[in-house]
Amino acid sequence: MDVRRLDLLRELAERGSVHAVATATHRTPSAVSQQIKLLEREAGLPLTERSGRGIILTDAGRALAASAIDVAAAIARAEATWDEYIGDPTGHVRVATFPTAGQTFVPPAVAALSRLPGLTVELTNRDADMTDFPSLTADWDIVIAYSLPGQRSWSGRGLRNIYLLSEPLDVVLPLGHRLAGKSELTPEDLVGEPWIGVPEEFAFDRLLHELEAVTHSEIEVVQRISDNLITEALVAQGIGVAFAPRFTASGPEKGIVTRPLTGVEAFRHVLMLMRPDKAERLAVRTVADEIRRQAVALEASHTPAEEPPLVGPRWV
Amino acid sequence: MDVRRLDLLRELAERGSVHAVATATHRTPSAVSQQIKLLEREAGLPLTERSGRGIILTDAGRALAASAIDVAAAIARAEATWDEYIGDPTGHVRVATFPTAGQTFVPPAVAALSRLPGLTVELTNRDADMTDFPSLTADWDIVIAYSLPGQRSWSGRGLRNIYLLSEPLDVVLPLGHRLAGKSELTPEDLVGEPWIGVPEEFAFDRLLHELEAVTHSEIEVVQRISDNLITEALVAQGIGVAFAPRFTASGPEKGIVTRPLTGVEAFRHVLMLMRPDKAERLAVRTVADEIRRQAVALEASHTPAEEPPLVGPRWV
DNA sequence: GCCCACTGTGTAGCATCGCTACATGGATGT
DNA sequence: ACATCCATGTAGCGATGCTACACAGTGGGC
Repeated sequence: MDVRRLDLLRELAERGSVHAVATATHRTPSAVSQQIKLLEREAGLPLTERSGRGIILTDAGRALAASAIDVAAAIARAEATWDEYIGDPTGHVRVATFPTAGQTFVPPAVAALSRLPGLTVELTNRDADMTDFPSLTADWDIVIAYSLPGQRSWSGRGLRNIYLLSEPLDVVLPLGHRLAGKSELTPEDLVGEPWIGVPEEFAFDRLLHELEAVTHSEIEVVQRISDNLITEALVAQGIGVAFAPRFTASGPEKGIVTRPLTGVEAFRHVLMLMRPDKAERLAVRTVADEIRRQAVALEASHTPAEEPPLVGPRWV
Repeated sequence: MDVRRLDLLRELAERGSVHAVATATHRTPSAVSQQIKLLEREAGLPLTERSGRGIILTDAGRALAASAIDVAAAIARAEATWDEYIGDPTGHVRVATFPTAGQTFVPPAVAALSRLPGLTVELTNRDADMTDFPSLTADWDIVIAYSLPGQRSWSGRGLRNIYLLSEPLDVVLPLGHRLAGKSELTPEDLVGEPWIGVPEEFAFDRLLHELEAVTHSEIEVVQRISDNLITEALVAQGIGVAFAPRFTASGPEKGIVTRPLTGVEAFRHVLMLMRPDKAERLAVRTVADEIRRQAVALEASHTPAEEPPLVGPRWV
């Protein structure tokens, strides 16, 4: 069975249509269809079946696509070994990030990497809701994602994921707020306050539900905003309080203060998601290592000095 | 880098000449040479250099060939997964064996496997000296090899090896010999006896050297014979004593008796050697599993009943 | 129910690839 | 000096992977 046809089958499993695979691999749908037909002949079993306007994989097709992942990873690993041998981590690496990472540890990583000749990093920013991160790995070599405690950690779908850091989510208050004098808040402190929330499909929303559960009271969400700066501006105007990631929240210069919250697990994990074969590319590993180094440094700079920086990945 | 060209480079690393690779892969030397040239262009470094009438691999060539092994193994693993999925272990498996294995556990394995439609086993017999076993793996999917204690166990050269059994090497005496009344012998018992030995490059020869070291006396080797049956015939005529593998030695009907020897490590390990990628093929695994099953059964039938048969491979 | 859009597939044709046949050159053995 | 062996380059050919295009089936909108 031809390795390139196996790759096309794997893309078909991931992307769902011949048309999408053709676009992603710079071919025409006819070429993809012919190659899948050839693979079916080599395999001796149907790998796809018609379904509405499109096709879906049969059980056999999914099984074969699953085994093709290891092949692709082994080839990438061999190429990475070769690139290491010749001392050449060149290549183009595409990184998708969300705002906090995009404002904090990613820029210094990109700056450091720009000194390596031949290695280029292409960034895009996303503020996807939780279900989108894994899908981004089809087109992005590294996807910087986050998850909240109690959520599944994207370990399914055969993706490699590498823990980066944990970032607390603080409560943002306007200057002069009655709670601004406290050094940290409890859920009971917040009963009765109006909230600037997030769209319901965002993960932060469940934190508000946890507050409701802990305090046995209902929270009033007066606005639902996805942009952090708009949220901060609304809080500064006294329209409500909000959650904000600790590492990027603004300060008194913007009319707000932030306070840590006890009593609920108000933090998120930040991690990188990658397809296993892409993870093996030397260029991708080089970028991932630098991103992790900068994330460890960022987390260290926000914690007591006696706490040693993290070393090595924590697989989740 | 094209997987098929990587395979050719790996064969070149193993077989040493373009001509040999061409023969083994059913191509002309010109085709192999052209494909290696293309691979050099893809890699961006010379992979070979002229050496006399032939070529040798550069350091870069060897490094790339080494990393190609994992690719080949991953592809074979994926194909094996697929063959398992469709319930089809068919294929042609070539097995090289030496006489003891060829007379004992291999025939029942081949008999059992002959019931599987589509799976064929081709045997050859070898009585190679010790340095030849690994080279056989280029052309034979499974090589049944042996090694004596204190020797390296073929774990180099990136080959998969699977322990089968340990076979004692007994002393063969003519009927009526003065030592035939003893149930087991010590090295001291054998001082002064003439020996039917083996060619010096055979591993058994070092057992005689161990006897000399233990007894502080010199052994007289009156004949050097590689064929066990000739050796037994000579012993029966009283020309000397000899070592013989326990599981195939003849008995009193041929004019000889065998006795175990204490005081030296008179046994050999029997194992299977395979190239890692060939080891992953489902057909090869099926044959290897059956051979191992029969070897375990053989060893069990020659040991006290209370000792349970071995389960699972012991990687050496 | 009809029309349009979307998706997948089959066919013809073409550029590229992988190979063989053959010629050539260099090294080694006699 | 000549024969043999091995590797490589070139010309040519069959096979391969692809595109352009036509066609068919399905689903959505009106």
